[in-house]
Amino acid sequence: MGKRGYHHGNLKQALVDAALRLIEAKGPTGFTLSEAAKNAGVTPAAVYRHFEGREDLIAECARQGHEIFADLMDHAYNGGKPSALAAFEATGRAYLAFARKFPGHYMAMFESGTSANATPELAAAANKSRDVLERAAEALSAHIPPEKRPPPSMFSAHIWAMSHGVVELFARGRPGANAPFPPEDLLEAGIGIYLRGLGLITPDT
Amino acid sequence: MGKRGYHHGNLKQALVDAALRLIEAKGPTGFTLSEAAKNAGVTPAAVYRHFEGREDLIAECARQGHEIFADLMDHAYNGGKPSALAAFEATGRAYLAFARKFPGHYMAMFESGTSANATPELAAAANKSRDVLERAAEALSAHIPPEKRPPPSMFSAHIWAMSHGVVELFARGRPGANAPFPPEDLLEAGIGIYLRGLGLITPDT
DNA sequence: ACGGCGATGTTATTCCCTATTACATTAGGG
DNA sequence: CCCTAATGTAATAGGGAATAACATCGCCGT
Repeated sequence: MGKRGYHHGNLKQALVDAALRLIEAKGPTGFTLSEAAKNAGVTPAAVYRHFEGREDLIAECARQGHEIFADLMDHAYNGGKPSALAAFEATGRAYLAFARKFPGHYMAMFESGTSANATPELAAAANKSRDVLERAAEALSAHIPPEKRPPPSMFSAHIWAMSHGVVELFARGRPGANAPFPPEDLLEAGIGIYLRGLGLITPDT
Repeated sequence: MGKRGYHHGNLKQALVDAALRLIEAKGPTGFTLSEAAKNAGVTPAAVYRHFEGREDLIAECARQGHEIFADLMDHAYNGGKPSALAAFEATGRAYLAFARKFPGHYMAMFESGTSANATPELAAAANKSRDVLERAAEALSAHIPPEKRPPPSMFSAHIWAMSHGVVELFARGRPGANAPFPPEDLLEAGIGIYLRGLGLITPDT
């Protein structure tokens, strides 16, 4: 299934896949275009037939990540079934599951240092995944007592921020030492407390 | 006040300062050791008399950032005066203020791709700043109704995660487009909702 | 004073990465 | 069947990281 001759046949995606493996293994900074090309079995110059350069290759990785991301979150949301709250919490868990299952994509999306506006395609994909979360927040928003209801976009921003913060700080080896709690538990508890603050969870416990 | 001759006099800190300016201007990936050396008025090789290499220079920038960070947060906490809650909220605001006022340091600390364990000194400084936040959480923890009181380290982790998430996603140009809200407002509202979920803020509004 | 030693900075070099240009090969449509 | 556009290669320029050998200077003891 390697290259059958002079032409590779599907080099563009092969380069993306190689880049994702390298990013996952050595971080977005350690990743080099040359090594990705070598892993795909071509010379570095061949990359420029499919991408404008290193940044553009990373941007494509990020774009594909956003597509997967949006799909996963949308599937987890499941149209708001069985309840707006349950669907929302499933969406939150899907966030972390994505970061765990697609670390290369996640790093390309959020840790590569490339702007989300690097390419129009990337910007569109990023908007898509943001909208999924925002729609989920909007649906849940109807259940919030009006006097403590923030705008849905702020609501979803809070959830996204906490999710991203948990991933960055505690789902890798970033701060002082290691995570004091499993990131999944940390995030679930945090979102639970936040939702209680919105009056969405009754103080039953 | 430049170098007075063959010897610079204070090259190590001059290199750190140059690196911080460059990181702020072009991001941690765009930063190069050579350019920092040039900005400091020396040749690239001189850097290796003071740092083991590029990574080590960034680590020192991050370390100094953590020192400033811990001091700022500790000052904002102000020993828990006038109240545990007010002091805690001031600490949260100090987080964002630090990110705004010392972007180069913040990027070196959290966006450079270097591990917090790159050097022992960096790890120690990172622990220091983490402990400040954790102590503030611990003091506030006493005011939380016991049945909904999480461990203080989880409590502080939530606040840190949301703060960091807001900085990364909304205090720069990262996701879809631009921030829908001023990051300060976004974070303050988010922390407010979270603290309400903990029963620390009465539902007066 | 002064001689030497350790610290600090430079020059020269090697290796690798990005990016560009000119050239080679191949697939597929008229 | 060939001709052209797409795709890959070779060669090269430019720059950064890192190292080694060399140069200069501050400082110490005497």
